[in-house]
Amino acid sequence: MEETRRRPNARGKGELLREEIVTAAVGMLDELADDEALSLRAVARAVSIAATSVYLHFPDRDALVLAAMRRCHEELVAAGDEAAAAAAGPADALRARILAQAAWAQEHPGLYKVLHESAVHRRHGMPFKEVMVARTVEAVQACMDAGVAPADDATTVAIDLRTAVNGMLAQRINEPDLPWPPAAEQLDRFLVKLVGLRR
Amino acid sequence: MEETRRRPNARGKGELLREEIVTAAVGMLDELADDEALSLRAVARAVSIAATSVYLHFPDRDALVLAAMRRCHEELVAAGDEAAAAAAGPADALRARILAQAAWAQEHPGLYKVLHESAVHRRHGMPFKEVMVARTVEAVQACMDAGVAPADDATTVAIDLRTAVNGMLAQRINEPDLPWPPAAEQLDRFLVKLVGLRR
DNA sequence: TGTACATCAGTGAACGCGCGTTCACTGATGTAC
DNA sequence: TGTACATCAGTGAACGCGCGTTCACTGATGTAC
Repeated sequence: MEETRRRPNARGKGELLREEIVTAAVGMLDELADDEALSLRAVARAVSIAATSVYLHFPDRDALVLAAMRRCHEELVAAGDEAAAAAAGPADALRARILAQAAWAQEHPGLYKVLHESAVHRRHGMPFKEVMVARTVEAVQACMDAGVAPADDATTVAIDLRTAVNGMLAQRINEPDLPWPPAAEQLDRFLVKLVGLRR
Repeated sequence: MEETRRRPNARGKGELLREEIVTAAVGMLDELADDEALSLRAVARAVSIAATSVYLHFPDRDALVLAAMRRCHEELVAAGDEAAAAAAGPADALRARILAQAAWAQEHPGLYKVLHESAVHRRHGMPFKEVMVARTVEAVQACMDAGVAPADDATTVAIDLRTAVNGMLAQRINEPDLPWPPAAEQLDRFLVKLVGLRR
């Protein structure tokens, strides 16, 4: 047990603590899989600071949770972007993007739940999540433009695809005991049947 | 505010209170949309009994939540069965069953969330939910047997369908602000594209 | 160079609250003799 | 028919706990004069 008083960060470096707090909150949210279960005091204990110090950086508990979710969303988008950039052609890019998201979700099931199912989301919304939706629509549109998917309304197709993929990821997390087929195979069926990709 | 002591149920009718408690819990869970947020004391207040009286019927809080979920599951299965029974032919029966579940989910979004996403589920599992899964597999198999859907592994197809449908219902609840297409249309696309029904 | 002072980063005690659960109890009703 | 007693349905006080948030404070460091 640390009992020493924290050595304050240097002047102008107060933001370092903010990042430490967010990092701790992200880790705990992944384990808890429920934003309501995260207590500000528990986060403070994890970082070895006084509970009140959290208020130096966040106006209240919800703001802390939202900051953690914002970071998760950025990671998720970045993982998708990287995977897509490394792919050869738009069909592969779409598939790679979604597989990257699926891998992230399977590594961080608790965070995925908080990001998509949490009560904080209900109370405040998470407008920053629009970026991820937009990326999927663009990727589907690119497939249609390149002729590897039949021309259609890209937004509708993207929504159907995201719906199925989200269902696939969420259900694997929420019902781990059902006999799930391999994620990549299920995704490929969705890409063929819902988007019309040929593979 | 009721301040009078509750008039005890007649001898042998203690179970009546149990049903009242479950009913209150179901109603509150629908509003809370989160099993962790339901407090045993709040349920007791809603029924106008002492908090301790809940222990006459349930060993602990989790048992109460599970009893509430069991009742919801029964309702959901019954709604599907009734709709299917009124349908003409297996394709219509499958569609009607799922539309009935979708209607139930849209009427009781909070309960749907607790049923599928809750922490209680994580802690104890809800084995009674197998019934609903089995019903979907049977309905898909019936379509294949009647030749209205191409023969395939009914379990795999049913899992894909449930995945997509669950994603559709969950996302509508969790992201109400996205521009969702009408549920019946989206479902019909899934039935055509994933199960192979012709309509 | 010295010193008063502002600023920054962080603390500790205290608040009032609702929670799950335990315990010993109450009071009406049915039953054995 | 009367009465002692068991049983059933439900109560009320108390426990210890962790929570979010507030408030006035501390102590080091940089800056103006």
